[in-house]
Amino acid sequence: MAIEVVLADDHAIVRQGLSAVISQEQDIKVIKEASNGKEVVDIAKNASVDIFIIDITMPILNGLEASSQIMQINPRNKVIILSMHDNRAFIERALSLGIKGYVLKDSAADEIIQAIRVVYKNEYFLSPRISTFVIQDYIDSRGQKIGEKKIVSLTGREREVLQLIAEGYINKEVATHLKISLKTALAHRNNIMQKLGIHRQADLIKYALKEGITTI
Amino acid sequence: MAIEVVLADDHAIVRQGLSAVISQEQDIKVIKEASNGKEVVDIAKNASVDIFIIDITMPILNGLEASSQIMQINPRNKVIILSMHDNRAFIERALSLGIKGYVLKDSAADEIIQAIRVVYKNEYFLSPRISTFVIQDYIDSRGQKIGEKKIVSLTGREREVLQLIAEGYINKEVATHLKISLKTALAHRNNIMQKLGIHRQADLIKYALKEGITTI
DNA sequence: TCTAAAGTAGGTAGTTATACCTATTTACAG
DNA sequence: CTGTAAATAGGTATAACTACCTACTTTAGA
Repeated sequence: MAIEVVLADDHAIVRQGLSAVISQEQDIKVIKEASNGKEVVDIAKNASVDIFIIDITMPILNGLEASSQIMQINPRNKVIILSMHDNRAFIERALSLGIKGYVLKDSAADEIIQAIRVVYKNEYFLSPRISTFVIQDYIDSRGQKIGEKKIVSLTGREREVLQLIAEGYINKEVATHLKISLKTALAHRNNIMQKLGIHRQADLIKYALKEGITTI
Repeated sequence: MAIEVVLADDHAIVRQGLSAVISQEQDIKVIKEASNGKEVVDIAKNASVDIFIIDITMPILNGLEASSQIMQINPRNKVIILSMHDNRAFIERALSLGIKGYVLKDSAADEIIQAIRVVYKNEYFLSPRISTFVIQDYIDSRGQKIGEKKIVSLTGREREVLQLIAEGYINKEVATHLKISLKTALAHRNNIMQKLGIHRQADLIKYALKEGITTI
């Protein structure tokens, strides 16, 4: 019986293209498609699916949050993340959620096919560029290096603040929105910047977009 | 003989997916692919191509600039723009370049097939959402409305400045980069913001990203 | 239960951005 | 040839951001 996959991507053309590529394989079948995070979570609740292929950047509920909920529904659910970017922080988050597949959009289409087959067997598949630095981090953490690996993890509140900033709110508005003082909003902002090694608003916004914390 | 098309998109998976969709049609053939604007311009210089399908958001040379150069090489070249956003300003620019096809990525895959066939016959194909407001604008411009239609068109220099801002340069650096005074850089920035009705850096950056003026 | 992390909030300085002005030179279209 | 748009550049004032401080309270984990 074929491996039954669900595709989630907000762009219909991308989704159908991917579907066309996958359909060329006899052992894989696209049984459902979703155009946002909420839809794919609903599918996870109501259908039996072998593998979820989820794009990071989606409206309403981004790919990461959707994956998180899907893993909560059943930790044995298998998810492959499709992403435009090879950002360390995001990969860590995905892996810590128990996601086993992470494929970059700029890799060849047959990588996604490979990923489906590998993840189906409950093994990891990461695009080469990703696995390279996951392995590198592993090596570094084993070694005697005391060097401060800037492994970034924002707190929940920090992510909330960052999202508002990236959506165009100024600090004053962030504070109002979260019902905290301006000084607190600034403190969060400064902590975020320090953690990320970012010094400019522009980079902050781009980071948030890259991470799928917010969408354009 | 089949319609020979070239695909330009920086994401290989998207490109191959699209290629798979197109390949299902007997009368259309993907003869070449490009992963950035420069590559597709090079193809335009050296090969005979019926239709160029170009994604807006691409590194090195964005889809719009690439299209502009392709139209300069031969004004009879046929280009279809693939875009994530239905932004008025960008569509105007595309149309004024002589581009006859504009397809949104969130539309169905067969729209691109339709677009190829229609544009091949030297007619216009715009995704419905696009054509709606192109027509609306036409109607408005015919009517007696004196209302200030905020039809936005940035000048070349303004686009340069905006790109640098969106890439994370502060005004001082923009000035250095373009070898102009800080005051001039500021003047351009203010003009851009006024034209776009934007008052915050965050929105400026998001605008640039949306328009494909720069990439994340 | 104790402690570390997270969340809260304030102070102070210096830098950068925003929003108005005005004005000159260059290039191009009517 | 002549006006208009574009590109250049300066002035001034206010708002927002960045980068340091310190310090208290709450929360969750060892």
